[in-house]
Amino acid sequence: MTREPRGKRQHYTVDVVALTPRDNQLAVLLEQRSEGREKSVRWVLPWSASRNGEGLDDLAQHAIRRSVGAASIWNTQVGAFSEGPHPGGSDLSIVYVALVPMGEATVQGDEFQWFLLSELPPLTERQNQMLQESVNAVRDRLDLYPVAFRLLPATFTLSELQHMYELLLGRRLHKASFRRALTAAALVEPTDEWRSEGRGRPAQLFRYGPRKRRRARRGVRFDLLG
Amino acid sequence: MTREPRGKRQHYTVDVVALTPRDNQLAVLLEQRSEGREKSVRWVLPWSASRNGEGLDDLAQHAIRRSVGAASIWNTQVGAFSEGPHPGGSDLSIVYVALVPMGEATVQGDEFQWFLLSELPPLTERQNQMLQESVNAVRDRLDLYPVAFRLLPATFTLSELQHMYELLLGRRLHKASFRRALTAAALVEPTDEWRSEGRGRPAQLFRYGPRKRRRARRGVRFDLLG
DNA sequence: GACATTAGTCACAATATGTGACTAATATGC
DNA sequence: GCATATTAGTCACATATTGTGACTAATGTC
Repeated sequence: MTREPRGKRQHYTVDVVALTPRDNQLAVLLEQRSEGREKSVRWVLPWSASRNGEGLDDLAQHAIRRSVGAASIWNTQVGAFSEGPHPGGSDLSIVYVALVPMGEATVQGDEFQWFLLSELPPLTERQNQMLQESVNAVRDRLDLYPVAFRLLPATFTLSELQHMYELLLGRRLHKASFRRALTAAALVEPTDEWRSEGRGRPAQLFRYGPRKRRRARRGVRFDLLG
Repeated sequence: MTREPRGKRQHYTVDVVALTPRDNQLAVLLEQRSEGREKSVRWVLPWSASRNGEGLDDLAQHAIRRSVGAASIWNTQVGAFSEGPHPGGSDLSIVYVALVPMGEATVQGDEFQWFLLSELPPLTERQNQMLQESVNAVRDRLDLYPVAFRLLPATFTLSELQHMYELLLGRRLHKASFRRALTAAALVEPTDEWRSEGRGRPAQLFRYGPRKRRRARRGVRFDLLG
């Protein structure tokens, strides 16, 4: 449907890196495309070719809806990539990363499939770069944008939230510290629901609800500089 | 020189937002271009039109060398912008922000001029957006990339460094806290030079020299979430 | 009912940050 | 020379934040 006629030269494409948590790590959505005349199949990042007069955000929306299926998926631009070949032959890829909540990671047909980042099929150099930079972007923006909340369902337990942060940060967090910082920022509000997950004490469900945005004005952090 | 023939349709351009400190704020480099047949002149962000087989970073380098004059200017991609018209008629602008050290803000000819951000000439909507996002990007990445150091000469006093941070953050910092954090991170190394700037005690000159990169592993910060 | 398991909280220690006051070294004015 | 202004640099202490283990709570399993 978004496939362009072979003869027309493409200017650029909007490529989407859709991520979702799975098996305690991240998974990315890939699409199977036939190369040439059924010569071979390969997995590629879903993309939308540039069309006249359509903005980048709209093109990203198209690609997300076509591949993930859902409409209200949080996404943001990562950047533009020109190095290496693109499977669709585009000179330039504008990359958007989309965060698909846990449990909503459906598949829009046999040609789409989620792959754990640790079990990727071979990709072209540009695709690998785009994927890598998208994951980096998500991790770098972790405490600037609510990315962890976009990877969780609407309601979640605090343990689930902590596990998500641990997944994204790649390190363990201490329960008491985590919760103290969380309540200090007034970022989540409790619901009156509880979830009993097998054994152990039931956990209260929370939802993401930024109350007051009182941006902290602390000193400069030099310790993060690369 | 980088001007494209009128008949040829441009795919995309690489637009450069060159910033330098001036008068205790930031200034951006603009270029004066004649519209059509001398109909009018307008100030625009310098750009390079896409050429066959040239990567984005190379195009950014061209634009920087052509406008700022220096070659080793730190720069990074900000993103892609498609909304609103571009003075060169490009569908898509890939924006790079370049940081020009204080004192090296030369001009490459009469058509180039530095403008304080508070005294900008009228720009198109897309250009305003690109400029705004570039400044935001610089400020957001302040404690992830050494942007303050790229806006200073190779050697500088600690007071100058603090003033640069204050300029970028838009708020005052306490001297003792600032220096304590700085030495704790071992980010600068003293030279054996001192600068006597009129009255007052002479200040020791330092250079940026990241010794050990021991990334701090502190708790999660929820207080910055938007 | 003993035990394992997960949720949630607490108190204290360790560390980091905010702050004013201090000393040091220069220029200026008299 | 000498008092004073000005900027650099440091210190000590108060306050705030974070790290941590141990605690209580609520459930399921045996």
